[in-house]
Amino acid sequence: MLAHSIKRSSCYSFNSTLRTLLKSGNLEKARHHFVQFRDQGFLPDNYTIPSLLKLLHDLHQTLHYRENIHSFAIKNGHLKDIFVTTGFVEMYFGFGYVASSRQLFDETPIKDVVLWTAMVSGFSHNGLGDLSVNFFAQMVGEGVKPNRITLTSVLAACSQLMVPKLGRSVHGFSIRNGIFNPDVVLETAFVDMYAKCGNLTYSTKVFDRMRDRNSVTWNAIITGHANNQFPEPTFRLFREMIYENLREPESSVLASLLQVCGGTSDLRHGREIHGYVTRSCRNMNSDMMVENNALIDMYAKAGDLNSAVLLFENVKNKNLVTWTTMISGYGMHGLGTEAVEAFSAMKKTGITPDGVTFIALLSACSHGRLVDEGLQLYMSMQRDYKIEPEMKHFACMVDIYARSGLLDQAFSFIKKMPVEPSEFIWASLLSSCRTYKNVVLGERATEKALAFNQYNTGVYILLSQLYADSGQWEDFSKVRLVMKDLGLKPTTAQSWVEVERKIYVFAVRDNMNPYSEKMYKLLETLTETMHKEGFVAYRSSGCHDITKEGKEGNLCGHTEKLALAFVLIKSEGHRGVTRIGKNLRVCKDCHVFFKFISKIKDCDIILKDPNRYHHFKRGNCNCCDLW
DNA sequence: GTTCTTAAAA
Repeated sequence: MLAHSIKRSSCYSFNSTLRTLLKSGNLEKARHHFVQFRDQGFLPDNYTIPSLLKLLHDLHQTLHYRENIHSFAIKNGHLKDIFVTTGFVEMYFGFGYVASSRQLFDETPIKDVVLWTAMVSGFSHNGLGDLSVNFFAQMVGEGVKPNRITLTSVLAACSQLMVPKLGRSVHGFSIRNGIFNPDVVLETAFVDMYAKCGNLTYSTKVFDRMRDRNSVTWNAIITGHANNQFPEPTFRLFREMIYENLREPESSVLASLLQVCGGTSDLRHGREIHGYVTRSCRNMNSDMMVENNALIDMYAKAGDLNSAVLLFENVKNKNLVTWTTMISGYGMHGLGTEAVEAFSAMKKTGITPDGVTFIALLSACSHGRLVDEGLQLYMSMQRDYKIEPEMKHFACMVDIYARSGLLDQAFSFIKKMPVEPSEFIWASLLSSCRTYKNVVLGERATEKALAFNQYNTGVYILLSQLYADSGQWEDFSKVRLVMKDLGLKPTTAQSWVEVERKIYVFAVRDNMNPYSEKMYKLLETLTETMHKEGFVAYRSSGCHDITKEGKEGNLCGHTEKLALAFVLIKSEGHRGVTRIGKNLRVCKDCHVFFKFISKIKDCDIILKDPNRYHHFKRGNCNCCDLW
């Protein structure tokens, strides 16, 4: 009797110490504490088990080890305690064993809010937003009143499913039931949900009304604006954040911002953030891993590969993401060899590549036309690293063959794939068919791609360009007619360039610019000189002939030429690198023109299109005229 | 005496 009560009280104090250690994140001490407890012959009770599961989770212990505890709990009747059950439900969700969690839930006769909430949150964490929402509805139907944590969890599912209506009704529910007492986490979840569903108005409304905001809140509103393509408010919010909080933004906030800079090629803001990162005292207490990786990615995506490489070389602790980012950076700038070399260097440091690394590598090989290397790497990935290829790897392989003109090999690779090829794969094959004017295969690829999505504008455009390039004008017109019938319009071409800290955007037949007249005149003179010097324009090129059809049918608009002319006028005599961006693929005619300008003006031009970067230098482009 | 919560770089 006495011994029993001593054991109980020791168990009690052990449990509370373990909880304290876990809360403060003192993992090693917690582990040591548990080992001592076990070695003294104590057995975990129903209060111990939830904490123990949390400890094992934080220590990344294997599932097997935790299953032993499950058997122990069953044997000792601990599963009668709903706290214990909830712990195991969570554990199985964490390993993706949704069915096990569900079974445990079903076997529990009396369910409380917390167990229900664990289900709602577990489903959404496993990408099963619909089940999460269903369980939420079922719970309310059974008269269990959700708490603020339940609501937060179901909101994650709403964002996942992109159902703002449901999110809104949850919002209403929370207000009606008074669950909205200032709670940063719940409010943040609303900000995030509305932003993810594309409703920035509501998102901002909730955000503005909040009394307390933490870094997650700021990150949610900033990423929300960033992902919805609103760069200006994104940066305004960033400045506000620094001002209001009077403290350092977290790495993730900076990473989101840099992602925006990379996506919009906004080098100016990107450099500003780089400056901020360098000046701030964050370097003292963090390894800057996330910041550095995001910066390297930003520089590469914004077209300044030199700065990306410079930073990369200066980073001392490179992790897998650092290397993969650099490899992908080389790839998008057409430097396949450099990408492969970086990969070898990475292996030498003892870092093991993962599936993402190989996507970056293979895509670098396709843009650098390294067919053999690509194939070698693809085989090595499976043989040496036991990485199962996924759709993205297959797509890269098809592209490696197709981009190099080995269309038949690309096609037979597709036929041998163990899974059904995606829409994207067929569209990319079609794109290469256009480059190499292979009408037969191009038509086949079109058919396959359209079977996925009849309204894929890009596919129709590519097919029409293929016909135009092959001189099949009747077929060209047919495609255009089909597009018209389906109500599909080609994307309007747009180019942009930054001059003297301002970004100028050029649309088709842009006459709004005060320099318009000068620009068109300059283009005329330069084109004349170009022809005299023997630079051949692609007269048969699709976009050139289409231009004759008038404004609506204009696919290219040569907006990149307008941007270039603008730069030439504004920065006469200046010999820097010019960076121009375009929302559509560069047309062949403009490509020749850019090569010519880089030669006669002896300047470097970097042109970004949705596929890759073109580096024009001394009359050449590093894409070797295939892209 | 305890269990369930938001954002996040390739």
